[in-house]
Amino acid sequence: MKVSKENNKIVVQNENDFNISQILECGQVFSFQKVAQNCFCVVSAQKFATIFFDQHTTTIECDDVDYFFNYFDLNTNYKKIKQDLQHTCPNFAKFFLGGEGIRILRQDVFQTIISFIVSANNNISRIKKILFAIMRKCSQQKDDSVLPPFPTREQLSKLSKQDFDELGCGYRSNYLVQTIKQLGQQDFDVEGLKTLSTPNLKAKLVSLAGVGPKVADCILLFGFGRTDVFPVDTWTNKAYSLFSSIPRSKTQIAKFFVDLFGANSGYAQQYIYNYMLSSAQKI
DNA sequence: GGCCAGGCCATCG
DNA sequence: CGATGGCATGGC
Repeated sequence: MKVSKENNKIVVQNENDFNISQILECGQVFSFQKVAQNCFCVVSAQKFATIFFDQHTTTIECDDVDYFFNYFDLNTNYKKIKQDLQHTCPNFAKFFLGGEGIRILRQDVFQTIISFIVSANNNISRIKKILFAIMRKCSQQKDDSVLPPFPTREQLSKLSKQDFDELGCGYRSNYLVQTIKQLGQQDFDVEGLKTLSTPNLKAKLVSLAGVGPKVADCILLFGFGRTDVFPVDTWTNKAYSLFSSIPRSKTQIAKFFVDLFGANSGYAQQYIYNYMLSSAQKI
């Protein structure tokens, strides 16, 4: 894979380790839109990228090249990760089917927290719908042709439980109001949290309303770039039976996978999740 | 129309 | 502790 940085764009010559459709549509991010057959728009916090692609080349147009270079995890060698995964687990190759070009996005922490609180016991198309409703509600502009930015904590702190209800959040409305308040307290400075160990950071995250062990793992992985976690949802829960016949709880399954894949757990999880979801779609 | 979704939380043993 | 039921809403 060849990557080049220019003034206002990043150009990726795809080999097998970068497929923009797979990256965006594998359920790790919800604030994006496919605006044409060969074009996506992505919103990360208050930054935007427009991505054009064909079979061989992906062009990421944006104002902040360094930000999106990191966002798309372009410093990480996915060829080596995939080799390591197959070394750990000799029959891992099947999990790459239809998702070989997936990468783990390094997303904005606040946006990731809000997004995955909304994701709980919810389906992907409705998660996207709710998040865009929240984004539009905060952005004033009624022009649907322009993507709204993701609101800041201060903007969201002005919304009430009723507002979130009207946007379709259901019983997550209370969680959102509470967590947005909690994130305003001094002891929840996101920058300071980045120095914590993964277990200590997870303990902090679980203290937020609407954040349990699974949502916390998603925030750790997609927001804080901690790859030594393995979020267990309904799909990866089912996938466990492909690895062991010993009955285990969800917590124990997460530990089983982290013991198996170590620092590559987060990557392994995303390939497995994508495989389970897409193969269920086919049947 | 019924089952399910990137689960969490309060409650109970 | 671990297990269980309730929960808003809409996609399919």
